[in-house]
Amino acid sequence: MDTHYAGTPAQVRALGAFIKLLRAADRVTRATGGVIAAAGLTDSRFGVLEALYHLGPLTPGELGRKILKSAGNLTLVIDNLERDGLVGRRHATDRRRRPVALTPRGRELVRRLLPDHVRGITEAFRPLTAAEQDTLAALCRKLGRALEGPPEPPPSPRLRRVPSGRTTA
Amino acid sequence: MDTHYAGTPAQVRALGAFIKLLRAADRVTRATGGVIAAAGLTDSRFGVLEALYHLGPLTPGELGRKILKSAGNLTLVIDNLERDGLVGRRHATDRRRRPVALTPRGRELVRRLLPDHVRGITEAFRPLTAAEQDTLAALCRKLGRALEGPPEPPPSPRLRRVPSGRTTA
DNA sequence: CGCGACTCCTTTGATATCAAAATAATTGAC
DNA sequence: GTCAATTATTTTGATATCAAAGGAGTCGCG
Repeated sequence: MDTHYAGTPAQVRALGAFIKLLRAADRVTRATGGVIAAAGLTDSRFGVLEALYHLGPLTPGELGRKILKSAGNLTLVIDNLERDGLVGRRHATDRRRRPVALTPRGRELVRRLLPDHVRGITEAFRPLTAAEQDTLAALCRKLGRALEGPPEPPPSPRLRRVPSGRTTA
Repeated sequence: MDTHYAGTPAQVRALGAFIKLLRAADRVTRATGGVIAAAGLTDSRFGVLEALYHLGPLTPGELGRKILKSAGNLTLVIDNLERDGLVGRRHATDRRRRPVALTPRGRELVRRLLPDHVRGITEAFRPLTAAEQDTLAALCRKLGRALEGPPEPPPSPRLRRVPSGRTTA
C-alpha cells in the first residue's frame, strides 16, 4: 500500500521506506517459513534452536538478548521445546541462571533443517543481484545499528547501597 | 548476530541480508511504536484504523489483504476495536461482507496520532541519508514485489459444476 | 550471621497470530 | 423451488507476545 500521507518530502520518503522495509521483511519471512513449519516448528522456536546450535548453551537472559524476545515469552517457548525433547535446562553454579542446551535430537533437527532453510533464503533473495543484496544489508545494518541504543554496560561491582531509597531512577 | 553458517558465498550473502533486514525491521518497529502504545493501541489495531482512515470502510476480507492478517485474527482485532468504540461493523446488501468503518472517535484518534507517528518514523530513519532511504525503499520494493506471488485473478463467472466431485484441487 | 538490594526467571493477564473447522449467506444449475 | 457449490466471516485450539508482578537465588554491608 502506497502511503497516503501528505507531509513534508522527508516524511513521505521515510514513511515510504518504512512501509516497504516492513513489507519486504514480512514477505521474506513468509517465503522462507515453509521448511520450518514443515518440521512442526515456529519461527521463535527455530530461532532458539538455531542460536543454541551456533553458540552453545545459553541462559534465557542471554537468549533473550540474542534473539530479541522478552523473558516471559522465552520461558514459554523453552518450556515447549523442552516438552518436545529438543532442549534441556541445565543446572549451574548460580541457580538463578539456568543454561538451556540442545538435546541430541534438537541438534540433529537443526543440522537437518539448516541447509534447506538457507537454500530457501538464498532463493528468496534471488530477485536482487549480489551487489543489491550487499547494499540492502549495509543499509539495514546502518539503520539497525543506529537504533540499537547504547550497549548495556558490563556487569560492574555492586554499588554500596545508601540508606535512603534506591540509587537508580 | 553475524551468521555462523558455512555455505556458498551466495548463501552467506543472502543469509546476511536476511538477518539484517529482519533486524532492521524489528528495530524500526520498536523505535516507532511508542506513540501507538501510549494511545493504548497495538500495531495491529493501529494498522486497521490507519487503513480505514485512508481507504474508507472495508470488509474484513479487504482489510486482511491490505494489511496481511488472517481472517481469524482480524475478527478478534476488529471485535476489540468495536468494543472500544473506535470502529463499527455495518450491514450491507451482501450480508456475508460486513464493511468496517471508523467511528468519529476512531477517526479523531488516528487524525491526532498520525503526525506524531510519522514524525517518529522520520526520526528513526534519520541515520540514513535521503538517497540511502530511497535506495533502501527501492530494494525492499523490488524484493517484496518479487515475493508477492501472482495477484489474485478478478472474480470470474462461476464455472458450471460437474457432477463428480470438486473442480478445485 | 542477618537482611536489604539486586539479579534472573517464572507466572499472570491480556492480546495477537495462524490454520482449520464451523457457520452464515449467496449463487446458479436443474 | 431445491440444493450443491462457493464465498465470507466467525469460532476453536494452540501458540506467541509483552508488561508487570512474583518467587527464587546471590551478594555484600553492618
